[in-house]
Amino acid sequence: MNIIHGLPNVPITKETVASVDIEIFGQTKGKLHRPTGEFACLSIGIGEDVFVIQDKNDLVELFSRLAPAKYFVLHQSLYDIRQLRRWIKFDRRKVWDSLLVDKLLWGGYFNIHEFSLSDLSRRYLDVVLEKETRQSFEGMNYMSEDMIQYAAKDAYYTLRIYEAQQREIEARQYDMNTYWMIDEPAIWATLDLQPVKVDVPQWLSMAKEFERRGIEMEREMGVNVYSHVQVKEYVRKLSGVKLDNTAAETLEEAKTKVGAEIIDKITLVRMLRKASSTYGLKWIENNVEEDGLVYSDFYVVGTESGRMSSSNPNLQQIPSRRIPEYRQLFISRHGKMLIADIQAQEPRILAYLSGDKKLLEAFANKEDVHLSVTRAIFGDPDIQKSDKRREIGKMINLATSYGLTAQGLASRLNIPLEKAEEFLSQYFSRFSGVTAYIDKMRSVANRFEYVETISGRRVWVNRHNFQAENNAINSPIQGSGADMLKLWMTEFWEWCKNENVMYPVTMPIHDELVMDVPIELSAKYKQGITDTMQSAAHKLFNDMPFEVELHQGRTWAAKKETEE
DNA sequence: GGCAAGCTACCT
DNA sequence: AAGGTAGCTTGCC
Repeated sequence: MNIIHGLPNVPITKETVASVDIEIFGQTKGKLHRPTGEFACLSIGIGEDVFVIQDKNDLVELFSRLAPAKYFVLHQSLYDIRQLRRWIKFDRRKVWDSLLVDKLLWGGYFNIHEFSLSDLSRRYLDVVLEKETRQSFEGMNYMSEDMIQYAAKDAYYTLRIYEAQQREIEARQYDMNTYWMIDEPAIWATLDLQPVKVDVPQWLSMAKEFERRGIEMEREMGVNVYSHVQVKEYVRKLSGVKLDNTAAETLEEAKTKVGAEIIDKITLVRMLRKASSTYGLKWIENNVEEDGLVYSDFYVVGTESGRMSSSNPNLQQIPSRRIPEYRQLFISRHGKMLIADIQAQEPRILAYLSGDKKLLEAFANKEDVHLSVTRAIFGDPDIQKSDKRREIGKMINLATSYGLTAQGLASRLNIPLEKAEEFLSQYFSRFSGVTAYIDKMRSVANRFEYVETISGRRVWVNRHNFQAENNAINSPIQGSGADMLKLWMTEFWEWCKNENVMYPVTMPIHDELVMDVPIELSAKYKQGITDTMQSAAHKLFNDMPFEVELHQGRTWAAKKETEE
């Protein structure tokens, strides 16, 4: 490694691959999505050279010199690009994000949290990157010789990791379609996600009320409902029933023996505590910036199947079903919240991947697939949408992609095992294509140790893991859904650029895009979001029909409102 | 007191 | 029963 101070003085051609790594003084921990701190240096690795730039005024000249390069290699590029955008215009260019590439190569093989630069250095290069020097950037305002060494090393090893990944791709014959079609473009759409606004005063008063009720009830009961030790003791004392654990499901099952009143009370107080601890004052303090805006960290590849994830705060887990109140406090700042979700996305993907004739037919006829499955199971074509039995069909549709068993179904539907077995045998005889798909995925995983999503993302399946069979069935479905959402998001981002309108997406949530749009542009956005979903669906699933469901209203809860 | 594991709860 | 993130309690050093 040759460390050279200042701008690169080597020729940059369209074959050049340059690694880029930024270092920042005093970056606030846990807020990596909000670029703060002072510019420390930028290291650029080219071949064996590492150029270290300590003057941010050189950045414009630097990137103009680097412009012809083939790839910019960055590890977790979202971070560096967000920082760079504080000082220079940094538009879309070809980024080789060694973090995203590695998750593509090794999704399901390594723990999803073990893809840091030091993890990759250890795995590919047998090099241990020391952490101490990096931490020293926090309290510093000048570059010591050690720190320059450290910064240069990061860029140097990032480039070596790129080379190692190239060798891996070659040796294992990876098709990089997923990366260039899905993940890399999604970087740019993710960078431009908008903050979402919450109603802070209302939130605080609501959380306070939840807290008050929770404390009052807990005091009355004389038990800490978050302590499984105390809850077990409490239940035993009042009813004599000994519980193995105190999970909601277990409590629900024990209801007849213990008594509904006792169980309901525990469940309610737990909900109140959840509402006030996870989503109370601290949530606001930790996550809300001025004007009530929330900036979450969204990760382009957050799961082994390729789904995105969100943290600080996790906007993909804001209560919806049991505590709907919080979504009402995610409010529009431009006019209207517009929520677009893909109807029955995973069942459609299952239909496509399995080629099951009956399922495909149901979708082609625009049937309600949960109802169709219900009718098939009960052998009764007259069952209507309002019929309670539809829940069973819905459950089976969902469970199919998770690798359902009769036991699982019986416990979730609270029905006898024989009944569940009967439903499943009806289902599998009627939808024989699905049966064949399940068998095929199990044998593919067993033979190759990986399965693939529709775009070609490989998801490794460990034969020795007890979940192996279910992963084999689920990963292609869940992962193809993720492919589709990211492609949709990116196509919509491009559409907005072409139409010269603001990119209004605030939250990508697995099968749903939540937008905050000006009222006068609402119709235009609706058209754009629908068209781009159709385009993304067509690119991945040919003529398989998909449909967007649109909701709009003052708040994120518009999904549950009837407002037009 | 600090840290990791266990448990529970929230989402699609 | 698939994939996540987060907070509190418990157990151990």
